[in-house]
Amino acid sequence: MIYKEFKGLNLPEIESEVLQFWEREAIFQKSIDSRPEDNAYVFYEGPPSANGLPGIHHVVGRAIKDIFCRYKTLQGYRVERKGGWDTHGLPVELKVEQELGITKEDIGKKITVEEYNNKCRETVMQFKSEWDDLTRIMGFWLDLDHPYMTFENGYIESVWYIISEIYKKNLMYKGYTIQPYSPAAGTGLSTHELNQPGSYRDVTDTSIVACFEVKSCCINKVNAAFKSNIETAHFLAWTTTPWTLPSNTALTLGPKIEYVLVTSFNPYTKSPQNFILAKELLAKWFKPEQEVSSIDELVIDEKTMTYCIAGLAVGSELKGVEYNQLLPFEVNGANAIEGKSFQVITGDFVTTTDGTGIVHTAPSFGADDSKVAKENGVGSLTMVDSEGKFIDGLGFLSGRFVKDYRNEADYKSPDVDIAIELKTKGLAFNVQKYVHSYPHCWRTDKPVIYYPMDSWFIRTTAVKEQLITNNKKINWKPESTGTGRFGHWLENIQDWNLSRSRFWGIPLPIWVAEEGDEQICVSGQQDLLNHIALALASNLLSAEEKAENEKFIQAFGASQGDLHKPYIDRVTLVANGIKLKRETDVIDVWFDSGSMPYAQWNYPFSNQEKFKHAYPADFIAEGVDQTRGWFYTLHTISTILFDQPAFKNVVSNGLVLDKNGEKMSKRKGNVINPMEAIPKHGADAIRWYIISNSAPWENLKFDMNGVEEVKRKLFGTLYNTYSFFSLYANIDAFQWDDKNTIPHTEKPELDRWIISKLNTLKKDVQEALESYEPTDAARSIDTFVDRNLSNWYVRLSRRRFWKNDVSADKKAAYETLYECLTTIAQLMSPIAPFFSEWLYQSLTLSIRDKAIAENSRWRHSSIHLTSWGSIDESWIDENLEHRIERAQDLSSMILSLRKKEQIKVRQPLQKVIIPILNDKEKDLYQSIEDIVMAEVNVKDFEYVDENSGLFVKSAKANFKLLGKKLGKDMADIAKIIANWNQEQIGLVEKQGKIDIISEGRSYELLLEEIEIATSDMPGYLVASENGMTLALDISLSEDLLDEGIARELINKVQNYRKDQNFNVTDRISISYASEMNLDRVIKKFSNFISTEVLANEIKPSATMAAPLELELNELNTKIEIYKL
RNA sequence: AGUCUCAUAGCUCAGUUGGUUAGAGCGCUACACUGAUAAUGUAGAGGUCCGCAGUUCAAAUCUGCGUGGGACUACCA
Repeated sequence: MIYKEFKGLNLPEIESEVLQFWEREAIFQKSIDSRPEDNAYVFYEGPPSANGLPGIHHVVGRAIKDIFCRYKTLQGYRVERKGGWDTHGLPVELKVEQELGITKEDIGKKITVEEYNNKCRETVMQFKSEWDDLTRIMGFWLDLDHPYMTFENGYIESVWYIISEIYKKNLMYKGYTIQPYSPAAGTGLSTHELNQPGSYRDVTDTSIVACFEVKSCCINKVNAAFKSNIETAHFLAWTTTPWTLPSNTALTLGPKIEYVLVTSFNPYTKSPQNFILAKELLAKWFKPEQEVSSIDELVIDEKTMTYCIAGLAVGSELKGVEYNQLLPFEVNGANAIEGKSFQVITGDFVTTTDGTGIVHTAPSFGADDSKVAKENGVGSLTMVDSEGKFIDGLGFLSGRFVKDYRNEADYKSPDVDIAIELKTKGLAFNVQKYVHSYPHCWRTDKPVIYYPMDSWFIRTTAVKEQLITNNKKINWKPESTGTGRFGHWLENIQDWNLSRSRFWGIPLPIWVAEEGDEQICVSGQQDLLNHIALALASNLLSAEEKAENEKFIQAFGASQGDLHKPYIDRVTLVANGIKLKRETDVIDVWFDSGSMPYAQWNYPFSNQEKFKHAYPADFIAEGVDQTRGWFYTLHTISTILFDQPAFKNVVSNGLVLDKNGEKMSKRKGNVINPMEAIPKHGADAIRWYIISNSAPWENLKFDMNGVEEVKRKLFGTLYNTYSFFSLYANIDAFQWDDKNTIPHTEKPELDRWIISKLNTLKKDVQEALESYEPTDAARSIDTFVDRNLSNWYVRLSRRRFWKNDVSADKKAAYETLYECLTTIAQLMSPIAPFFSEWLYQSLTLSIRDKAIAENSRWRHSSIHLTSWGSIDESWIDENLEHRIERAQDLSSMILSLRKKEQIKVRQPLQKVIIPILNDKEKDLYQSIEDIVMAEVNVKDFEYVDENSGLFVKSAKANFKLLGKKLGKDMADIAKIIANWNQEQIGLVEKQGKIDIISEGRSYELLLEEIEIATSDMPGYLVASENGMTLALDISLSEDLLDEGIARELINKVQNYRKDQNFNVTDRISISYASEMNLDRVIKKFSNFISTEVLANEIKPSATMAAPLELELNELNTKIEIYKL
């Protein structure tokens, strides 16, 4: 047997065999080695973190990566795919904290940093083997044996090198700023971390409108501004973060905003008060219908609280007014503040869209607050510590967490107590629950606060223009992610906060003097050791410092060095005679992954040559959530270092949802585990489904039914086609012989047609993949396999394979089908690497040795080692494709008529009558009549022209052409044309033009502006579609009926052969019970029947042992069949 | 709250520069075909192309407003 025959399609089984084959033969490695080094297609693997299990969405991203890497390999590029692991950062640290049951404060106390980091190092690779398994079974080719690890010294020193380069460019600075800070995680966050999807969430907070009482010494100033005469006044300021009120040091007013002085009552204490707030927001807090014109009319009871306006002023007039501190405690008095305090300042950022138009200002907890306070010389109070709790000396607030950072069972928000306190003191005007969206830490899920911190920044704002310019060089898929989401982000770029006050990360390579400006930024491992040697030589170090430095060097001497904390912190350096200590922070983990183009090769310390061929990347692909993550850090670092993009093409894929469009979550139980789904359904079916269902950047509604459909429709059909081929090719011992093939031009038209379609398909697939549109590629293949190959070419060619002789026609059929199957295998191989390999092997394994000897196209041991080659345009015949399309349409119309009349296809019909308008149409129909006749079992095509008077024409305006010419009269004239009778249509055809008048305007219409088609043949059974019309002659002569019976008989015999499991080539003998009608049929068609069913004889018999009772149309008979 | 994006059959999706019967596959119903048979064909049912307004001779397609989903942006106190 030349071609293996199979019992059924079992994708998972095929896949595990192919996997073994790949591994045994090292096909992946060969696919790289066989391509020249100087023809690289560079791919970067975005490193996953192995401290969690992979999900189905990882399969999506990785399928996309794999497709283009495989495709480019086929095109002859060398595509190295180094795997990598992201090992540092908050996710790992928090997991370890959780496992050990400790908090950040315990690190260095209950557990040493050394032990802690060791634990992190273990934990981070916890699920590595699961990840490797997934990579393997989904068929993602990635070098898992030599991955880059971000925690290795070689990686770290490359990152140091990058930082030192940035440092040298004077793009790094240390700043004391208000930053997003996660008390739960104990670290500051960068803006791009804050911008991770899901960070902003709706929360319900206690909002307070607090009353800040004007100091009595300033009441005159207020009266002057408002031209009023009152004795006390309160500024109303709204806040959604009452916990910042003890840290209030100022109130900010808009300098140009109009404010009103309102006389009314405190709603809680009911005592009279005068309030100041923005005029525009008056109606938000006071009901306009309760306004009265004079103080005398003021009343307050359960339902009403009237008010009157005592004056108007603009913000700038109130600047400098001092007020009594709202919540004074022992530690937050004016003496604790450096600078001015408790007075009104003005700022342009104040708006009147919300609140009261007066901003409570706590400079420590807001970026705007801090800025405006600094400008006005106002000092700050930081009444909350780094764990997120109030410091001591704040009375009832002391020691309490501002938010529930510890998941305490009986946690009570201090916001509520502050509200109660203010209410009782008559300092609250309004207290209510308020729903707003608020940023949360991406890892702890706890609310972020803004907090003053010391941090190292990269001055990305300084390279904004380069970032934007370089972004325009990148091909984004989809484009809107690049221009929109990423582009807008770059337009509003902030400096990148690198510092993280954590432990498990790449240490900042910066040493600073305790006093003074001396600094060293270390640029690598050797550079560090050199600096240490210099320090040791300086004689400035204490004995202890000296010992630590020596210990550090010794560890590296013994190849046991570690650049992590805590060891690195024990190193003391010296510059210009001054001792330097390391900045204790570690680096934002996103910087790690953004450094991978360089650090994966330990550039520049090794692999300088290699790096030249490995940067920048031609292609990367990750989830859209990486836009401001990995995509951003890659881009930024690359732009700063080399002023060019780190990647040329990027595909960002969307989210994976469940089949109802809901997010997958463990809680809902709608999570699909790839490690279960792949062995069950097959990686290829899942990959194909993912790619063909919707464009990668659309959200994918993952439905297993869709996977099953793909399995049946594409893989099932292809499998059947292969089974068909192998069945007959084995019988005829067909083998492809490169040196002896039927020339293309000598093949039958049907063969040339499918070859043309095949090359068109290849062209389409190539174009789709070149433009990073894998979905179009997959869909093109789907259509070809189903509609063209299986349901047209194979169906119409079947008889050619059944013939007994070995003719040129049969050979052409084999060669054509072989060509189609092998080409399909290659075209689909990037998307379905397993099945395509199976198909290729099944078809070519038997001729491999010969092919190797002859160096022919089938010599490659794997489909993934073959060469894509160029497309032979000369094999694409658009005219032929068009004609066959018409034939398909015609067949479908005739079959539909048969259906309508309940006439089986087995029953031959005499003729199809086709009206034709011109010779061109006739030529077209004649060229396809044979195919159509065979397909629909009709004996003849008859053409009738208009002189026959048999058919009716219809006319329709060509809207595209006439629209511009006719304008408003278009609709009117279209109606006139549609109503033309046969004579009018004939007249137009004869004259080639016609004059028409509409609404008094006359137009000359040309023949080509009117579409004339045949539409009906009165008295006939007619179908009409796409301007084609045909009539079917359904009258049945005796000959036709007899042939129908003969075909019916053939069908029954064939079914019997099959039921009895006869071999396709077995010869038989048929006996039948003689009867007049049957005798006639058999006499007429015995040759035909014999050939069809491989009968040596068909004879009448009076005695039958076990006859088969048959009903052939109207005819009842008995037959007997023997295998010879 | 603002910006972007999407909305077409029960489901998943096509739908060219605006052009006159809005398509495919799945699912459902019925009937066929079958030396590929756990495949296939034909037909039927199924549409307010999210709504409203506008531009235009002509709108699923262009514009505006609105509704709904998604993503993004935002310390707006």
